[in-house]
Amino acid sequence: MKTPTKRDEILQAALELIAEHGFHGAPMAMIAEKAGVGAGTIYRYFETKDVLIRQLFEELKAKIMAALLAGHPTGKPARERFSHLWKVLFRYLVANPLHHRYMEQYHNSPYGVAQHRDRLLNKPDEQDPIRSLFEEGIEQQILKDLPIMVMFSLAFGPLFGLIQDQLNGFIEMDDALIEKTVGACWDGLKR
Amino acid sequence: MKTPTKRDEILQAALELIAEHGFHGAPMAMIAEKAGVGAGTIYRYFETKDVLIRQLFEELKAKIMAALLAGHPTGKPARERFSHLWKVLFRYLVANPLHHRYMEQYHNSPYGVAQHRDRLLNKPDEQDPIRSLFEEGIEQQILKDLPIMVMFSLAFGPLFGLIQDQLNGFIEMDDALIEKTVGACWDGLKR
DNA sequence: TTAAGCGGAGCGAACGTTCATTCCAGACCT
DNA sequence: AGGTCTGGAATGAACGTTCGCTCCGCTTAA
Repeated sequence: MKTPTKRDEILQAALELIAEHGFHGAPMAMIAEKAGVGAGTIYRYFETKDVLIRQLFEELKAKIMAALLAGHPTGKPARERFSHLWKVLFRYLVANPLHHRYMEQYHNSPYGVAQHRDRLLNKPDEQDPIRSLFEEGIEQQILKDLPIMVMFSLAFGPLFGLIQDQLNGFIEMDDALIEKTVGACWDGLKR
Repeated sequence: MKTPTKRDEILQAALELIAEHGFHGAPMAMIAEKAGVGAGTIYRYFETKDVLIRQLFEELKAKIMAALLAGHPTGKPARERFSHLWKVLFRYLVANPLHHRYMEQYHNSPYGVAQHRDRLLNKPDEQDPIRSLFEEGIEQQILKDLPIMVMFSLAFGPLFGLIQDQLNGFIEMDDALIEKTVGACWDGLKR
């Protein structure tokens, strides 16, 4: 890691402020101050606040996807791949609470719906290990025959809720409990 | 239903605007206009915008809890009670999309965290059919022995995700699919 | 080798807009 | 009449964005 560029400093400051205080608790002036740049400088890198928010989302999404893909046991049984994906995602979000909180904020907002709509109606993301896991599993009759979207909610709905609880300090998920929880999610999915 | 009081009109207008456009897309002036009252009138009923937002949350929470309690098959087997709770909640939120969207907004916001913290640290809500269902089920070894909070996420995490998808028009959950999905959630929970 | 010129990055005061909240003149009861 | 309630203009604070200036590294000319 070299010295971050000003663009990076701005994105990082925006991430911290928005994740912690919401879109409205993060005025451009405050982002600028935290990033150590002038207010006008932000506009050299991002046309508007909206663009800044959207680009930050794209960067975080890419990082998360990279984490999911790294070390993915392609070719191994579905159960094992599922367990890996779930645990990697869980650990990533716990290790990067700001990422989680930002994504969460983004999702419940005008931005999020358009985003989600595009994700579904456009090409199905060539490299999506989750989707292909579900499709294979259904085809091989390992998994229940439910719409992909239902499968996704069954598998990861609990995850997002638990991340939130853990970040808020309401529960401490150790490795054993994570393992049991992955198992429970799988029980919901499997035929 | 009598003619609604001004207070009710204000709450209803706030619900519609906030659910649809977020906290920031719902200026007091707009709420006043939609409610058919003067801007100043709102302040006769609610000290600040924050108070209005919080009281609206409390009202919605009470309505949802009432729906959960109505017709609840107390004394029937855990599996049946679970199915009832899940379906009632699902149908309620689909039938009242504004309620769902408002609650969702509220939860991911400074308000939400404090709320959640209180809910846990204070008294456990004497009349909570969900919590008691889980506690009994675990004791009778019908359910997996997991923390209540994990049980809750396993059971209702998928529900909230699916509601969102349904409200956004990404999926259409008919009765058969709802039934299958409740079954899948139960499979995750049961021992 | 130096000096002048150039251009783009950076800054932050200033602008116009939007918002929550206040205030008070009138309307509406009793 | 006296008291309470109502509406919406007025207020002041906060925000996103703009703009003209400064600064600095590089090129060019002598």
